[in-house]
Amino acid sequence: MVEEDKKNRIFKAALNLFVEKGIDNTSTYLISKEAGVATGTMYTYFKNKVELINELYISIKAENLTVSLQDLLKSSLSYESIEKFWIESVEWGVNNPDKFRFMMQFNSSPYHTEDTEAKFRDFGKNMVKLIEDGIQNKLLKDLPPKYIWELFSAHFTFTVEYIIQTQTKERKIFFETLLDGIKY
Amino acid sequence: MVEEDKKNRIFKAALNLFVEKGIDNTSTYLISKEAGVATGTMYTYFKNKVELINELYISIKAENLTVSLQDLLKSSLSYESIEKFWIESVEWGVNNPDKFRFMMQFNSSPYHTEDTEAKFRDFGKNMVKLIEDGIQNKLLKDLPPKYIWELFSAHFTFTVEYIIQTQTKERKIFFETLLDGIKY
Amino acid sequence: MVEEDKKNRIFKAALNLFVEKGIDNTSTYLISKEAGVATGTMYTYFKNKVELINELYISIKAENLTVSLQDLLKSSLSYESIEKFWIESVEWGVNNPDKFRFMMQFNSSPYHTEDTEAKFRDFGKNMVKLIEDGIQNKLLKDLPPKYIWELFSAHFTFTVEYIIQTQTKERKIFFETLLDGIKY
Amino acid sequence: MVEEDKKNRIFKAALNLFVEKGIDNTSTYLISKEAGVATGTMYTYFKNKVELINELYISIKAENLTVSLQDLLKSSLSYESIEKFWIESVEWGVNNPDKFRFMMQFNSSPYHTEDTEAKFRDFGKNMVKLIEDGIQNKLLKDLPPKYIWELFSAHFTFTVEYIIQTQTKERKIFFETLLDGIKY
DNA sequence: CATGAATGAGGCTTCATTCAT
DNA sequence: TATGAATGAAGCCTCATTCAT
Repeated sequence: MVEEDKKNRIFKAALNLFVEKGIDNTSTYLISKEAGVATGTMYTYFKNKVELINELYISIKAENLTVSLQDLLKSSLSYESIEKFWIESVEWGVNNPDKFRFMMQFNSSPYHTEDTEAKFRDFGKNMVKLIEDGIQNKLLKDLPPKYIWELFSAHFTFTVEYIIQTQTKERKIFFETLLDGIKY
Repeated sequence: MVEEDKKNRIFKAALNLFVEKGIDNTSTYLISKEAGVATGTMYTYFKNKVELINELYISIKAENLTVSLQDLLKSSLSYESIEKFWIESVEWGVNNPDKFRFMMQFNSSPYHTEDTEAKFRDFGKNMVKLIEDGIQNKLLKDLPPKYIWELFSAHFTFTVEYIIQTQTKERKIFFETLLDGIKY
Repeated sequence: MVEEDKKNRIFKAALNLFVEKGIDNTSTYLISKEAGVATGTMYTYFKNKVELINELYISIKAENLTVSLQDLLKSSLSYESIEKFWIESVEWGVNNPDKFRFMMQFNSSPYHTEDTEAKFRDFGKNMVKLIEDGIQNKLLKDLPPKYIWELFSAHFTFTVEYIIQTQTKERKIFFETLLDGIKY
Repeated sequence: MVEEDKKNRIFKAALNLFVEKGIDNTSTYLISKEAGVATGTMYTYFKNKVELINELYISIKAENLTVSLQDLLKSSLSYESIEKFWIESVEWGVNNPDKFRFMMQFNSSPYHTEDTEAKFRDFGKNMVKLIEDGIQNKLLKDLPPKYIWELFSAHFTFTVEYIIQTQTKERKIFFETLLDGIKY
């Protein structure tokens, strides 16, 4: 009778500690203690620390994408749908600062392998396609679609961090620094 | 000359290894070996590993700023001077990918303390002041100056990474995604 | 029938793995998996791993002795009866290389306690008595009977290993290197 | 300034403990403690535990061979030279019971790889050649030379163990059980 | 009897740092 | 200054064993 709960407790403990102390400065012992399980228990749920880190990332990124993605892919692209997507994404980040920051940390860590990112390949491709359409329809500047997509991501990331730190309620004016930069 | 060399050899070895394997996966032993010095020698130049990391960061960031800063602070703010600054910064990053990437890695690491960042506080303040002027002179949108400054940094960072990866020769069109986003 | 089977499946799994990977490199988990039972199940049949090892040894050694012993103890000692015993023993080893090798491994392991060996004390005593008779009857050299018995064992052991490795069909010429060494 | 002494202390501690408790039941911590060094020190001298085990074996086996080998290979083969070699070998084993027993333990352990044994390949080949000569000169029975050589080894091994246990002073009569078994 | 998740002691190894030379 | 052998705390992980179901 697996306490599915336990895996979640490990996830939560790891997330807290990774954000607080950094991934490499968080020992498996500390994670176990924080999760209220024995050291060995972690290894019932994860093959090793690296796999825990990656599974944590994957689960968070999946959550992140699920939250704000549905609408965008269904509707046709418009400034409004882009804004909605951007704002929902930002809101998710602001409301989940630990998850957000862990993703950032993970992205610039050696744990961020092609292998893991491959799981989200399709999503990226879809975004690029959407952007290509936007360019053809003269919604967006004629730039490399991949550049636009990565600018979008970078702008999103930085804005979330800014909002978390300043606790500002503004959203729309920030979005416009992105949109004005890329719209046709 | 032969000997002052040693500190630099340690810096270079550390930089290479940090970028290649990550800071936490690089042992001081490995740095020493790569630098061609004894393990103990590192400790005549740096109090410990953390200090080496921070000094390396400081020296690189200083170089980065020095390169492109002079002109900007002297001239009055204009779209041209902003562009010049941005492009020179980007060029530095593209030409020094290891240094650039180490800075990124450092920024999202637990070694990135207030203490170290304080060394560049003045620079940031100057930039914010410049931006405030820009806002007053209706060159830039009326946004929090700190937001604009951090957007600038984020945009710069992401663009360098993009250029390194794609090896594109484009610059101006990328800059315009920034400028169009923030100009009045 | 279905269930008594389980103890045997554990025995077989353990035997295979012990020979393949060594006793200490075989975890109880692996044995369970290979036997197709749960980890806990092992402990309903054996008090612990050490006891499993010893019971396995005892069952194999008993089988080994049973096979070739009957005749020898009944007949009066002669070169022919010795040869028959030796050859039957060798044949058993050659046909049961895993069992044979596990016994060797067990003998030079810390699990090989007096306690376990005591179970076969009687057998050894009988052999020594037989040999004493052989010496008195001028069949065998006047050497310490225990020496002869242990030489017999060592010679048997080494020959089995040699035959397993070389796959030779020879038997008698090998036996003669033993008999010529000890006969009167 | 390497204390070459220290490597020897580790060797001796390991040897004692391996014989007393078995290789796999001896922790690196225990070896360090017994050797009077820090846990990490072992790793200055040996890459890991497996390498320590193998180097220990190699050094002991080399010593063993060196002791008794010189004469045999120089003189022409005769019953006397064989006897001399056998007795000197036995004497070495009896006088170095721990080294002897460690070699036995190593031989039937998973650490005994082809790789390590390859170091002594030449020696084995020389012995086989010598035996081939002995067969041609009708000193020895016409058996596979490798069989004779391995019988020699097994006989030697078992006899040393017997002498250690019984503390007997006999030698020659034991040798004769070997020689009578293989001489022409 | 059987299960297998959970336990936590203990094993091997790394590595930042020190210090005698 | 420079060296590098030595240190030992601390990290990751395994595994024999237990126990609630």
